[in-house]
Amino acid sequence: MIEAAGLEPGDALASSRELAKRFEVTTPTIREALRRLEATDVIRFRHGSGTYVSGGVNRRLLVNPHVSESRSESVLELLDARIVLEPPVAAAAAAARTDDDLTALTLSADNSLKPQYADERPELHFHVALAGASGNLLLRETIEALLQVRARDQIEIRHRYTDRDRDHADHVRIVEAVRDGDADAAAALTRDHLVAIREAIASTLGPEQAR
Amino acid sequence: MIEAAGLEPGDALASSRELAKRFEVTTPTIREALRRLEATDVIRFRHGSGTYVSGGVNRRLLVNPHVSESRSESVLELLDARIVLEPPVAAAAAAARTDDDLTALTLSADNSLKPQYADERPELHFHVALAGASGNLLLRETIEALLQVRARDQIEIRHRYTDRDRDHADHVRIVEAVRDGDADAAAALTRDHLVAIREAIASTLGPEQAR
DNA sequence: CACAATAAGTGACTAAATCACTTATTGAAT
DNA sequence: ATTCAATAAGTGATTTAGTCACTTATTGTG
Repeated sequence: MIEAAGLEPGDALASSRELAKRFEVTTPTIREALRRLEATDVIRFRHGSGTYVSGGVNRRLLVNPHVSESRSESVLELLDARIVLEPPVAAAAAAARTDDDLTALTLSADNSLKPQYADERPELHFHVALAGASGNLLLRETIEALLQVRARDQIEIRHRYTDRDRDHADHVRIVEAVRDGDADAAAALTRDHLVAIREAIASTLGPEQAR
Repeated sequence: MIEAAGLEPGDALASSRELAKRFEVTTPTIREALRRLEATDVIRFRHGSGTYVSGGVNRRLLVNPHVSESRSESVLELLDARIVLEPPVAAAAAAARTDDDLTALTLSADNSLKPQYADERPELHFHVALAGASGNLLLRETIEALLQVRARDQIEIRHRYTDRDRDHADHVRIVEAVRDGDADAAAALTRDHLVAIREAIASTLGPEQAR
C-alpha cells in the first residue's frame, strides 16, 4: 500500500482503525503487521499523532536492531572489515564520480570538522558520500549499513579518539584523488586513513586485543 | 530473554500465553513484540507448534524484507557492487586463511557443481565461505547479506545463465590461489569470475541496459 | 490578541473468548 | 506386537468491545 500510493519518508499512513476497516481485520492484527514494518524502520509510530513512513522504505541493507553487540573486540572487527571494503569503493568512486558527487563529497568533508548532523543526515557522512560517488546505490547502502554496526561505539570513537583536523585533512586528500580520477591514490589514502583510526583505537584497548 | 537463556536457532520459546503472564501483559502485546523479532528473522512462528529462534539472532547485517525489488537493472547493480567488494575480500582470505577455512572452501567449491543446499546452508555458498576465510565474521556477514539482495533473481541466474562446469573451475582456481596465500591472484581471479557472470547476464538483457 | 480549556483523533493496551493447526497419546483393529 | 485412526491437550491466529494515554487543532474567554 505504501508502494502503491508512492508514500515517502515523513508521509502519514491511515490510522489503525481505518486500516483495520480497509483490510477487514481488527486493530490488533493491523498492529502486528505495522510492528513488522517498524522493525525494519519502514514506518514509525508517534503516540497520539499517527504512524509515518520512515527511511527504511528505500534501504535494502540494514543492521539487525535486535542483535546487541556485547563483545568489545568487535570494534576492531568492524574497522578491519572497513579497511578491506572501503579502499576499492574509493577507487570505484575515483573512476565514476560526477561533478555533483564532487560537490557532495566536498560538503561532507567540510562537515567532518563539525560532524553534528552526521547521524541523522547520512549523506553528510564522508564515507557514505564517498561510496555514493561510485554511482552504485547498493554500494552506498552497504557502507551505510556497515557504519550503523556498533553505532553507539562509533559516536564515542568520534568524540574521543578522532583528531578532527587530521580527519579533515585525510578527507580532503581523498577528495582530491577522487577529483583527479586517480583510483590507486584514492584507495591507498582511504586505507591509510582507516588504518590510522584502527591503530588509535587499538592502542587504547591495550596490546592484548590488538591481535 | 533469548540472550540471557542462551537460546540458539531451532530452540523453542515459551508460549505466547506464558510470555504474557511472565511479562504481565496480554497476548496481543506479546505478539507485537514477537512480530518485530520475526521481521528480522530472530524468531519464526509455526502455527500450532510454537515460536522458535531463527538464524537472525547472530546476523548483524540483513536485507530489508519489506523492500520489493522492482527495477530489473538492479541485477547488474548488484553484480557491479560485488565486483568492487569481493576481490579485496578474496585477497584478505588468501592472507589469513586457516587450514579449516581451506577445508570448508574446498567443500563449498565442490558444492557448486550441485548447488542444492546453497539457499538453506549459507556456509556452502562459495562466496560466503570465501569471505569467511578472511577470519572476519562481519566481512562474511556483509557478503552473506549482499547475496540475499534480489535472492529470487539470483536463483534464476544460477539456473539459467550459469555454466556450472566453468563456475566450478573458476572456484577451484580461486581456492588454489587462497591456499598458496597469493592475494593478488585471488583478487584477480575473483574479479574475472564475477565479471564473466556479469557479462553473461548483461548480454541477455540487451545492450541498452548494459551501461 | 494571547492563552487556557476543550474535543476529536490517534496510538497503546486490556480482557475474555473462539478458531485453526500441530503433536503426542490413546485405544482399537489388524 | 504392530499399525493406524480417534482423541485431547497445547499452541498460534484472530476477534470483539472497550479503556487509557497522548497529540493537536479548535474554541471561547480574559
